[in-house]
Amino acid sequence: MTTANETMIERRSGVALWRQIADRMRREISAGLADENGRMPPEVVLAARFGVNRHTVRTAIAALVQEGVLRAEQGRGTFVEGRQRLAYPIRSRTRFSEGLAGQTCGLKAMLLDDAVEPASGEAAAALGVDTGAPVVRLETLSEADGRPISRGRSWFDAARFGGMAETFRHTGSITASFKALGLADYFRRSTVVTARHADAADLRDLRLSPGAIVLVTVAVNVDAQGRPVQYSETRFAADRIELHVADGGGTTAG
Amino acid sequence: MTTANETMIERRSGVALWRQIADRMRREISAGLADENGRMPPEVVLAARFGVNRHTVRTAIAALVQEGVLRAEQGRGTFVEGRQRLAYPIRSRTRFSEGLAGQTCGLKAMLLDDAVEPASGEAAAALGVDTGAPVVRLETLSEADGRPISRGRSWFDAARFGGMAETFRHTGSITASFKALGLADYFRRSTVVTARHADAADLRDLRLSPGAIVLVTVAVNVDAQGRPVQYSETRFAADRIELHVADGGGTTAG
DNA sequence: TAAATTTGTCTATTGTTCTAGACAATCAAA
DNA sequence: TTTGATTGTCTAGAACAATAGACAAATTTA
Repeated sequence: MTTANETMIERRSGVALWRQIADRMRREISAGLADENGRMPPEVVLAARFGVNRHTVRTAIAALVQEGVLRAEQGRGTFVEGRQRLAYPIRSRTRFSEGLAGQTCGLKAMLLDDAVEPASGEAAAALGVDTGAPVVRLETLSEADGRPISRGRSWFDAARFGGMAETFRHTGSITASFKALGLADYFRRSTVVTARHADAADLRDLRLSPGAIVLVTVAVNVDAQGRPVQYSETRFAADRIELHVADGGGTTAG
Repeated sequence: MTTANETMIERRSGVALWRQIADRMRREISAGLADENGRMPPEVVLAARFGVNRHTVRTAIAALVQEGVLRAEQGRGTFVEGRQRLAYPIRSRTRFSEGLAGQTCGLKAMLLDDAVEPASGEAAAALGVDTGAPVVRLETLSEADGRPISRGRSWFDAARFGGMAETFRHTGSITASFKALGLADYFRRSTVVTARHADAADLRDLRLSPGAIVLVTVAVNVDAQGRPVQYSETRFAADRIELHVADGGGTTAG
C-alpha cells in the first residue's frame, strides 16, 4: 500500500522540488486544478497535497507567475492567467493557419530571417537537389494571442522558389506564398516528431522557462506530382500545443 | 558579442547543473560528442567546455552510466554504451512489432496487468460505448534489446473483445490477439502526440532517470467498418525513440 | 466592524548541490 | 620501468534549496 500521490515529487533528483511542482501545476491546470473561475487552491492546500512546505509551493507559483501562467492577488487567491493547449493538426493537407484558426484569434506569423545558401546534405536529400545547390532558408515565428507558439526553419529549392522570402514577408503565410509562386496545392509527405528539453535558443524564441519541453517536427512537403517543395524543422512549446495526427484517409478508400 | 557556448548551462533555474549537463550530453552524444571509437572527451575537457567543476561533470557522467548510456573505465576514459533512437512509424496500418522489427532483434512485449472495469468518460467516448459499460484494460510494456521502449494502457470493448487479456498473454501482440478474436485488420484513426517530463511511474516503468522526457500518444484504432476497437495511451522514452508520421495516403485517392 | 481567509515578507535552520584542491588507482605508451 | 593521461575517492567550504514558524497586508464574509 502506498501513501503516495498519483504522481510523486522526487527528492535528490537533480530537479528542484519547486520546479517539479511548477511543471506539474502547469500540466494539471488544464485538467481542472483550478475551479470554474480559474481560482487555484490556496497555498496551504497545495503544500499539503504535494507534501512540501508552503514556501516551496510559493516558489513554484512565483515561477508560473513570471511565466504568465498564474496571477496572484494578496488576500484573494491565485488565478489562472494562461490559456489551454492549442491543437495543431498534422494531416496530409493541413496548413498552419487553417488548423489553428478556429481556436484563437490573434494568430500571427513573422519572418525573422532569410538567406540563400548551399544545401546541406540533409536538406538536399529531402528536397531532391544536389548537395550545395542554392536553397532558400526561412526562419519563422508564429504567435497566438501574443504568445509564441512555434519557431520554424524551412528550406526551399531556390531554383523554383527563389522569391519565397519576399512573398512570405507580404503574405505572412507559406500556403499563400506557394500560391503566389504558382504552386496551387501541396501535401505533407512525412513528419518526424521528437521531444527534448528547450535549449537556450528555444528559451529565447518561444519565451519558455528553463526546463520546459519542445516538440520538434521535421517535415517534408511535396507538390501534386510528389516532388519535394519544402523541408522544415519546427519547434513547438510543448505546454502550449498538442499535435493531432489525424486519420491517414487510407481506411475509406475503395 | 557572447562568450557563451551555443547552448548555455543555466544556473538558479531549479534544474541542477549536473542534470542539465547529463541531459545535454545524452542529446549530443548522437551528434558526435564522442570520437569514432565512442570515446568521450576527458572529464577536465568537458568541465572546461561546460564551464563547471570537474566534479559536476562527474555527477552527470555517473547519472548517464547509471542509465546505461555511458561506461567509465579507470585510466582509459569514458565510452558511449547506448544505441541510437529507434524509429517508430505512425501510419494508418502500422503495427508495433512490424515497425521496429527491422531495427532491432530483441523485441519483446509484456502484459503487466489487466482488468475489466467500467468505462471512463473518455474511454467510452473513444470506443463508442456508454460511460460505465464494461471495458478491458491492458497494461503493457515493450522492450528492445532489454531496454524498455514504451509503456501502454489500452481499452477494448469488453462485449466484443472480452478475451483480450488472455489472448495477449499467449501471443504477446495486439495484432495477433485481434486476429485470434476474429478481427483480421484494423486501422489507426487518430493519434494525439504530446510531450512532458517523466513522472514517477514513467521513471519506474521505462527505467528513465529523473528529468527525462516521455512522448505520449493517445490513439484510436478502428476496424474496416470504422467502428472503434481500441483506445490507447502509450508513453515512449523520448531518448530511445522517434515517432515517424508518414504520409496519410490521402494524396493518392480519387 | 470584526473575524476568517489568503497572499506577502522576514528570520533561522537544515540538507543538497557546486566548487576547490589533493592524491590514489588504473591504463597505455615511451 | 617510467611517464603521462585518465578515472576514482576523500575532505572542506560556499551557494542554493527546502523546512519551520511568526506576523504583516489585503480581501471577503459574517
